[in-house]
Amino acid sequence: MRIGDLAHHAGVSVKTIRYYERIGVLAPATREANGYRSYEPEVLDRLAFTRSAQAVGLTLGEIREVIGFRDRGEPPCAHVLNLIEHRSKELTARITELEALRTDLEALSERGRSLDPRACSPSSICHIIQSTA
Amino acid sequence: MRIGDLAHHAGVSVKTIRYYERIGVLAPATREANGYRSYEPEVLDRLAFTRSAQAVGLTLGEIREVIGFRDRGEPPCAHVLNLIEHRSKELTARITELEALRTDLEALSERGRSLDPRACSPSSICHIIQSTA
DNA sequence: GTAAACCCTCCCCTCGAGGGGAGAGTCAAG
DNA sequence: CTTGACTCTCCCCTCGAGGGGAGGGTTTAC
Repeated sequence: MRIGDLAHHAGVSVKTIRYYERIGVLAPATREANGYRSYEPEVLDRLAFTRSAQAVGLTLGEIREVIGFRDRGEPPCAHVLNLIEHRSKELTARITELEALRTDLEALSERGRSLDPRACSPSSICHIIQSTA
Repeated sequence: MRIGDLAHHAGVSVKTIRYYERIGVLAPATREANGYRSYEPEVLDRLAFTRSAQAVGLTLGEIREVIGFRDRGEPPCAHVLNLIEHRSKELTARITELEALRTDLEALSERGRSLDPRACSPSSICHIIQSTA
């Protein structure tokens, strides 16, 4: 299979496949006599995995590591579980941050609706937003 | 006031101030005879506003616009209110996304703890992560 | 008079995941 | 024999908010 077919079947671009090879998510493809990359159908599994893993928030760097375990013959499950739990904790922290920010924004929004624009002094740029520091 | 003093008082770096000038958040500073930038203390207000506005999630591009209103003599309040409400909605959408992702991750995490790594087949890379598509 | 501390402009680098396009080779069909 | 569709490598561009450093001028304090 050539790169264009692979890309088509996997639903990604040709550029993406070359990029994945470059950063090590895909092993260097074998080449035809003319230099064209040649792929076995199994590569589709990697691309499917990569897409699923990206969908749950893993980076290509992490995906490359996971694939590395597999290539060394070790089941990557334990590592994957760590990654997932770590990402889950990060996500929780991030959500907490964003919720705090949203609370602030809603307070500002209400404040903004109650303030008179004519009372907004130039030195503060806009009195809706003020330093909490 | 020179750039170093301004940076020190505002708690930002000299690089940051030059950058703000370059992208239009600060007006081009007047220069001393030797070419050094010279600042009036009022610039500190802008920097304070900028910092507060960044803290509630406005980008420098948006901040530049807000300051533009002020510089044209119009109270920017209505515009600021729009920005805040828009950002607030985006934030809500983003939080919803992240919560959905967290739900997925938690499901995967549980799944991962219940699956036997010895049953993980090489073709799937890792059976914890599977396409939902 | 000299050394440290400022200041200037200009250009490249970061991170993540690729996209755009140049310039050149290759291959299959009509 | 030529045209169009693939493919190759290589290099720059994106976004956001600056950081690092080169190479050079200036000021200030001792």
